[in-house]
Amino acid sequence: MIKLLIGKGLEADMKKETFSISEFAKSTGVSVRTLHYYDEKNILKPKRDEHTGHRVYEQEDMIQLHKIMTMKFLGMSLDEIKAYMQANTFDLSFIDTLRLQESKLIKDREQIDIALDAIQRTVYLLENEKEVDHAVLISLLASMQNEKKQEELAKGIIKDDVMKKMFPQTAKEKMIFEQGLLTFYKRVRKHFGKSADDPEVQQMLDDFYRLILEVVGMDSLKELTDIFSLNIEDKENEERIEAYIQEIERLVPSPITEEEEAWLGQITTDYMGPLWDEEEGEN
Amino acid sequence: MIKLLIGKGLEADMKKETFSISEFAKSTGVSVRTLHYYDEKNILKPKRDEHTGHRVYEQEDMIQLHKIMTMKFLGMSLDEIKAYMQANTFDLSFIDTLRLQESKLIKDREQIDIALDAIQRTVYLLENEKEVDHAVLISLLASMQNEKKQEELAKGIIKDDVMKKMFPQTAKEKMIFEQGLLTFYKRVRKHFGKSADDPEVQQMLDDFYRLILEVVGMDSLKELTDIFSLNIEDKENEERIEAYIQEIERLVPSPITEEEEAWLGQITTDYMGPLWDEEEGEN
DNA sequence: CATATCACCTCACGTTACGTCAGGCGCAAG
DNA sequence: CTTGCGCCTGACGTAACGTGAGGTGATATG
Repeated sequence: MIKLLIGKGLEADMKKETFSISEFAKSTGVSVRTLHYYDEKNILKPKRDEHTGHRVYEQEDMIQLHKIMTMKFLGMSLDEIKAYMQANTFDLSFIDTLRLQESKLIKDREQIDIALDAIQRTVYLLENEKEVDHAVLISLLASMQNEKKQEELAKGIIKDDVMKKMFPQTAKEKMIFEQGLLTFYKRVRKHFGKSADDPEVQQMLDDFYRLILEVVGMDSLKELTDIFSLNIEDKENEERIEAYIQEIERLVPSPITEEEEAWLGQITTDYMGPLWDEEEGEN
Repeated sequence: MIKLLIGKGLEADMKKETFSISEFAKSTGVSVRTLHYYDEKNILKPKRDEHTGHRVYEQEDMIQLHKIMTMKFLGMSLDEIKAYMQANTFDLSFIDTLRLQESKLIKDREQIDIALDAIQRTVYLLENEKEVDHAVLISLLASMQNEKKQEELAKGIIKDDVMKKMFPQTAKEKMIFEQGLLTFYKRVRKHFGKSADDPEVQQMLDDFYRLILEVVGMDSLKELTDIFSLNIEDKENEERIEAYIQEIERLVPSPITEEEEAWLGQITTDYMGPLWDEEEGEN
């Protein structure tokens, strides 16, 4: 910007007109190899010294190289750049190219944002836990990786108002939930095989139940269990739910073994079942 | 998330334990070639059918693949992933890896943001101008590309309060300024060679002067000209300014030829010079 | 004058994470 | 018997250079 205010033309110090490749490289900041490469690929072909065969760069090449660097900065490939290097003005088609670049970059940025979020949440968990099982962490990360996809899938089978309560919304909620899940899985590993009478097992289930309630809320939980309870009255709906579960399983691997899952299902019905039946009875 | 609430272990439908490569590919969403590649690189080596030599994937491989996909999603290379695939728990060193990834991603995102901003401003300019000279646009883009670097360089030689006024701050200011520069350069091209007496030339300079004032402000402009006017009293300072100009020239190529620059300098002194002298005389 | 160094040249392979053929095998159906 | 399917291995292509290896003309030094 400033430069424009100066009018350095006054000095008129006609600088050295030509550069050797290393001088040119230094003054432009690109590597010698890159200049070789651009020459080889017919993107920037400087004159040659007839006798020595050395490349001789001039001011004009400087301008060309600036073009190249600029278009690279916009995210274009050298092939695209080569195509645009011919013409001397940018016209409307260049706008389209820019627009295309724009949407590409926006997509990239979204991916990066998701990954960053996942990383930050993971770092937080690791800092508190010191050591975490592979499977559990992978499961969580996979879950973060496609939170959006999961929500969209869920939209197909769950009503909007329930949806809003179903997924942890704030960053804090998410962290609490994930933290809770981690400790829960640890305890699953630890107590696996014990009976539903065991107090530690009961404590584990209580804590887990409370965690879910904390995030989801009682009424939403009711609705959820209604949806997923196998009251098979609606064939079509059941198929949709089945497909949904399949897809989620593909996206998010289970952090525990099938045996552990089975055991968990067993003790849950053993322990919680009576409670739920009681509540049902109240209606 | 939901899946955890279901306890599908109840169904206990021990699914098919093994997959052919194409089944495995379909159910995980990765390509067959990728699976071949991971095998070849010892990242995921499934069992083989003794007789046919076909790869036989199991549930365990599904878990492994999920690990791989997750770590890839975090931006790690397959080499890094291979290293982490050995251990079965993530420990503190993994936090470091994540932190490193994090800063890498943040850098990437910053680059993207800068490029996006430049693209959007360029699209705006192109939409209004329909056709723009290569050199001018490149110059503008190069300028956008390292706005931050330019500001930092300027900090070395210009006082903070002037700084704040020197660079266009808001998006709107930037757009006005860039738009004005574009038309200014067009007119430079058009009128190149004419004398300072020419009314069109004078109009051009007036408009340009007004544009600068609009963005920079009168008092700051005074200070700027003071800094850059060749009142050589301070050797050291002069060298700093010289180095600054050099660096800016390296970063931002001039959008006009040296002849045009020289002409511009000439008519500026011819036309503006007297005016400035008058003002000086007032002090 | 011989030689060491320098800057340059070309040629060519390595990198990442696969995509894309090409040629060949065993197995089932028509 | 042939056709086709699904699988196998091997090998080359991709983007944008990085990194040597080996050779040449010009200059600096002993």
